[in-house]
Amino acid sequence: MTDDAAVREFDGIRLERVREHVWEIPREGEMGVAARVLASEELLEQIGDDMTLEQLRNVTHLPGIAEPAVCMPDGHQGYGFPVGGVGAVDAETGCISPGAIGYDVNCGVRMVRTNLTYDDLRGREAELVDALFANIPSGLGGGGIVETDRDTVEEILERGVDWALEHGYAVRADLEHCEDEGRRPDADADAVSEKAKDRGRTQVGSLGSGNHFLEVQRVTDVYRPDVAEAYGLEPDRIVVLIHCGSRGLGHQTCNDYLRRIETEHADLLDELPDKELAAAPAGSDLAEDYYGAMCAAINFAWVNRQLITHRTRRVFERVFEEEWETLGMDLLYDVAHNIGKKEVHEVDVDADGRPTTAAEAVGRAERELYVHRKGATRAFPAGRPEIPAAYRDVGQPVIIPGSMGAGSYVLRGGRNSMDVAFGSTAHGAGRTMSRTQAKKEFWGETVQDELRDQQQIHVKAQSGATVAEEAPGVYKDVDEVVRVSEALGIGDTVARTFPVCNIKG
DNA sequence: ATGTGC
Repeated sequence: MTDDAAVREFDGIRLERVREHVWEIPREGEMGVAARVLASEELLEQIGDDMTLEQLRNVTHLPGIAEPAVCMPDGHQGYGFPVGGVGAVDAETGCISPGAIGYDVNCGVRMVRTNLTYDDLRGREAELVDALFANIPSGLGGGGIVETDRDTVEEILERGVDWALEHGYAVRADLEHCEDEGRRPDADADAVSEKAKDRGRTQVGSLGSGNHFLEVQRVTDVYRPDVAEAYGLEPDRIVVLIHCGSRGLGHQTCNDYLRRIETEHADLLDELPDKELAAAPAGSDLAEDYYGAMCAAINFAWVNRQLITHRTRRVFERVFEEEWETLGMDLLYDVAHNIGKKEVHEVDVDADGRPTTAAEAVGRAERELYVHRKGATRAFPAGRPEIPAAYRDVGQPVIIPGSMGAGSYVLRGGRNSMDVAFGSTAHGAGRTMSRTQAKKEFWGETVQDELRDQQQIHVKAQSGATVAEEAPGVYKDVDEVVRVSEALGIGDTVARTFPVCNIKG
């Protein structure tokens, strides 16, 4: 029997079909382990179109990597490491790589629910989008909801959303509905450069630019009513999605450590197939410093999204003339999709108890790993202690934003996520063309007019160029990405939303 | 993503 669909090749990289939606680059040559792509045939064609597969293969060269390196269905090429990649690396004998987490540390999404229905909002979209745009800082450069000093930035870096709670920008329930309760205890503000802190000083509570946005949406579909009920979602309900990260502070931190790693660990760099994968060996001072600084930037991003939430509640109070508590504007969940974290996972191990390939393993054991998720979302299944108590029986909420002309999804962590993808699923639609190409194909104002006239979506942006760069047409089909997640059982669809108002840089 | 380069 021959099966033509069993093998695919892109630029000399061969993938074998393991089962539906699972493609493997078998270990060969210098690869430490095998790599896997989680995709339908259609999405695999898109993934094979740029450098993603080569980058994924390179990831398997990282010392201490556990099997397999994973590429999500929305994967595309990134700086050294695919956006949509998961690399789990032994935290004792392996390494940590800033490029495998991304420049925008703790880029992520949070969803705020409301008691409003679409009818409550119809006819007032322009008023709401103007009020949001006027009150929530966006675009490149400085200007945040609070302008603060160096010492306060340090407190934010160390304490995360706990700082926001103390200063009246959060309620306790906000912390409880955030990944890690909005605070990474491993944060080390001393490991963040003065330059990074200075950039952060004027950016606490700001959206930024690029694909970052705040979007008012309506729930259009509910697929798992029991889970949706636990999450407080019903058809026709209005929700708010906030997508942003750690701004210049996270970017500066990533850059600082990439430069230090290149000079202080040139030996490891020489062994890697791509300079952009630069990594600090586990246990080195630099690995510890980077982990502490990266965790601090994670906290900064959570405070950033919290302050935007606070201001959003104020705007809704003014527009709808009710208290935000009465409007039911509770945080549903906040989840990162660019993050590196020490987590314990069961992996194949050799006689010394270190991660190895399935073929060479003498057994399986729990190991502490640096799980690098870059454009990938934690998706822990029901029962895990890391999940907020209110959701523990149904699974962790996963939020997957689509483009501004398409739906977004709420999923819940699937029962297979731990076995298939180190407790992860996809993070979005994924680009299909460069920003430069997008600006040739689209004109911002035309995109805005069409969205408003054809789909009743009201978009307001600082820059027309940004709207062109983020036009719906430059993104993959988010429905297809989510379908693969569902089919693999790594993230199960709970509800779908559709845009009403969108503000962006 | 990003005071839109190293």
